[in-house]
Amino acid sequence: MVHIKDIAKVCGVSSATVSKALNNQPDIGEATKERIQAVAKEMGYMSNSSARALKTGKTKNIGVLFVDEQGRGLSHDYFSTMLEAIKAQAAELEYDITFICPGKNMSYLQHCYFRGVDGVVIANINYNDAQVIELVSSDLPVVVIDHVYPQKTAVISDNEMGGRAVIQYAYNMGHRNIGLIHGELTSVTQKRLDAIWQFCSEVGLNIPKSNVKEAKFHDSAKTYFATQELLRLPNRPTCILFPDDYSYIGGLNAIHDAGLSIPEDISTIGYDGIELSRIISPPLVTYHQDAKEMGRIAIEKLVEQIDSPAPLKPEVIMVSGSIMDGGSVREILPEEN
Amino acid sequence: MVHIKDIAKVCGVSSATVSKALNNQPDIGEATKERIQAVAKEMGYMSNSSARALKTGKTKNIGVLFVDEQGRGLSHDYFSTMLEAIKAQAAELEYDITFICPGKNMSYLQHCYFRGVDGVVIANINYNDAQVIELVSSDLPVVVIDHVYPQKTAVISDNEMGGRAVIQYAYNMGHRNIGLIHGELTSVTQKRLDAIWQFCSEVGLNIPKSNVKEAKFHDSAKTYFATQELLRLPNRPTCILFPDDYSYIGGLNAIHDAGLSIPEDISTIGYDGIELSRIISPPLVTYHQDAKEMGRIAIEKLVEQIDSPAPLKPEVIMVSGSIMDGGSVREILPEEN
DNA sequence: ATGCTCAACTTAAACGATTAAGTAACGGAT
DNA sequence: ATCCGTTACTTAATCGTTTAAGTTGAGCAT
Repeated sequence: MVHIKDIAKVCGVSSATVSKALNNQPDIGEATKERIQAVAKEMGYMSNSSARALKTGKTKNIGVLFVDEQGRGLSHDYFSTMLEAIKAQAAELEYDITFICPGKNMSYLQHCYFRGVDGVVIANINYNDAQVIELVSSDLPVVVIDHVYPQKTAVISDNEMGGRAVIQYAYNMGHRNIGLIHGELTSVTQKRLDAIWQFCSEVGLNIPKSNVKEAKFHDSAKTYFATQELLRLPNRPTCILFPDDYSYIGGLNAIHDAGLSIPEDISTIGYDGIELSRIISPPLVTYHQDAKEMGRIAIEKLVEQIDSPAPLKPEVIMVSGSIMDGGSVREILPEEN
Repeated sequence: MVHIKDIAKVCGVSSATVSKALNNQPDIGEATKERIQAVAKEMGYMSNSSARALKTGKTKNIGVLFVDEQGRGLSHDYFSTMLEAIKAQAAELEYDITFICPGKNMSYLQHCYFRGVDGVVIANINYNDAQVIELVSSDLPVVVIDHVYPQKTAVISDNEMGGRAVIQYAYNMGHRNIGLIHGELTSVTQKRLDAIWQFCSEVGLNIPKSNVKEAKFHDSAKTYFATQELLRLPNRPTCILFPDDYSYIGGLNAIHDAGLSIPEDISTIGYDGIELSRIISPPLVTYHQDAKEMGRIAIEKLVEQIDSPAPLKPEVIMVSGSIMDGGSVREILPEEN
């Protein structure tokens, strides 16, 4: 391994000069700088992040707190896409990422201190967990995804827009008898539902209670049964809104098992816009949450905080998505209703 | 932030004593040790990994080289499952992981040196890439997944077993006219095909060339077309083997579009055993690759190498999978053939 | 010639831990 | 009483960088 000292020896200067030259400090002569940089490259020099971190107090490392409650956070497309984007944007800004995980005898915050991460991105977690609260209450720069803590910057998917978008799509396609299967009653679900009821009241659309079923995000079995119940209604909905694209597969199965076709007999709308929704047949009309953009922004904002000498004022950034079209919704003509 | 010095001051001992007490060194009195440990806990002490790494030369950090050629490595279930397992086992052994990624002006190896990772796990990558070769040729402990480099420990999914398992399943269910769609001709594909031909010659099964189509892993569109071609054959296969469960969705679409049912009209078999294969209808018969176990073993073996004073002799570890049953294959009675 | 400024370096301390080598005190053997 | 071996510490160096403060010599004005 080659160190600054080795370069200094070769170049006949002090290590301080080498360090400054490599960091492009202004008080080194242009000629010396170039010579040193050339020799460093030639010798294959790479700085030692531990030594640098020790001295500067900056690790160029970002902690990522991503806890998959069911142990499969990464296999959920929404989160894996976000993680990819986080990774990519961090790399772009020359940061590495470190997963903050439940250590044997370390809290999340202690793990952060141990590794000396410059900041943390928090997502997909139990936001009421004591350890998470401890972390959020610390002096570490933090950006939270899909949850708003007071005085902390948050990047959130616009669930109001999403809720409105899906119901509006169905409505605009002429559907007036709409079924609704939603996820467990988290704040996310609540936001989507609020927007849906809001839209209904605006246009005078009535969704009877019997048309609304609770299922669970990412759980196709639960959605299968909820769909079955909707299909058995005396006045069967012409269109069903699903909790998310993945659980929709359960709905799809229920519909096929009932001998019905999409969109001829019944229309369907998903949520998330994961890749799977593109390859199934027919492609699903769905609200695409821009997880990629959310991840990118989260890192961008976090690094802004890290780089800022004075604490920045927290922001809440809504990331809007958009409807992805597909063949799963049939237009209902006025005379059909 | 509290440091060893602070604890030393409070306990009235030197920092050396504190360090040794916390690291449970033998030359510290039992009483002192306990007192120091208590005070450290009380004060919320956490060691500084940079300082420790600088002195000891060990970072307790493992590099993970996981390059998604299409920018979606993490959304592929096989790899995201593996990554989860890598993360979990690393945490178990008190390591953190760092993604090694294509840096702006760093090779993979330089990235490793910069972060001082104690070892590297390599997976899902172009194994002929010059930078990967450079990394593998270095003195860093390395474990490679799904590829064998000379003199390096490898953890590989048993593709021969997998290939044999799927064809054997079809054969045992009475199928004699089998269609085969395989992925691009990588060494992985080659292994599976070899095992399939081997089985065929053993039992005297003939798969005509026209029954074999090349598609692409994880590409449902390519598989859609390949399936269509097989369905149009004058002597249509009674069972089709697919490259992987995900691309199978394309095959499923092609079969449905042709107005056929699974398994009544045609049987299907996948590969991978991803969660999706469980929730589609009918559940797919598939060969489950134990990605979780592979990830676990990779870290286990890597840490063995890291901990060993002398270089360990490289191993090649085959991880076997197993058939997951499903409803996608119909039994063909002898009189039907 | 003197003093001053400035550029271009060097010196040396520091970051927070670990650890080899040194030391003091004590108990037991002789 | 002396010596030896332990035990339980302390001292001080060190890991590889960074950086504040110091130094040197050149160039220039007076």
